[in-house]
Amino acid sequence: MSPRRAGEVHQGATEMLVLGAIQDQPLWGYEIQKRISLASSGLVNVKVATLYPLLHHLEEQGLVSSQWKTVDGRKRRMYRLSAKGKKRLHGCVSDWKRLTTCVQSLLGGALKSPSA
Amino acid sequence: MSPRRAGEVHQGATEMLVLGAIQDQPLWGYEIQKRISLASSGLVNVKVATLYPLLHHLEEQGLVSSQWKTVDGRKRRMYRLSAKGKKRLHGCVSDWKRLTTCVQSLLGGALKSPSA
DNA sequence: TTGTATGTATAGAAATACGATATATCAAAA
DNA sequence: TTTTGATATATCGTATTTCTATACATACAA
Repeated sequence: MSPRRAGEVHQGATEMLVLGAIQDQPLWGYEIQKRISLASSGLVNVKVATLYPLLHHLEEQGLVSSQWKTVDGRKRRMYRLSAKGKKRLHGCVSDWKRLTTCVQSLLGGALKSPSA
Repeated sequence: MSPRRAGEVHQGATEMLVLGAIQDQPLWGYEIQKRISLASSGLVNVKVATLYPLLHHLEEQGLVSSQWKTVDGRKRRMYRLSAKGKKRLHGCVSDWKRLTTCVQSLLGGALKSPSA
């Protein structure tokens, strides 16, 4: 029943990015995908076969809620972050920070450009 | 034959941490585990069932080389980072940076303490 | 009408990580 | 001396995460 496993290292970065993308406003899958891609200059690309099942799973857990809407002549399934989802996002961010700390501590040197 | 998949998001953080741990000197599994734990104040714990198969896999790929040694009355399998491994580490760090950029761009607000 | 972008979806497979368990050695305590 | 705890490596079976490939439908522009 625990949210995620205890010692996991990869920290569900995708989940965090998806939850983060809708923290300020509801969005639909395709737009979430594009925003993540844009935010990383096209270098982080969440695949649809990752994204849609993940959104369904997040909804099952009550972290997001969805609603079909037609906007600009387009049918879209809009996802909104729930209160529970906000808590989860904060948890993800907390995990992310500790992982970042660990990476910086272990890779201090390698974190600079590998030009030398 | 490509090193890792193209758009992956979780970025093999464990692999990066393990390679990073031996970038300055050869180490053995148990010590690598402890250093990662220490570097994260005990919050990131790579399990042995993750670590040893990963080390074997890294060696199969030629990213590390190993050698049994007896030090301080202890038999240890020492792992050393190869030239190929150094390149891979730089690649991991590069991926990590782009993920960090993406996270900061998408989660700017949420990255501050969730006190409010 | 034909292609391109938008939009959601899943089957099957690969990669990643873990819980539990096993084995063995060394040092110190009981 | 036996037993306990830390050190040290290993793997089976499983759960989770993510991907490739494919599918289908709509809107718009060439």
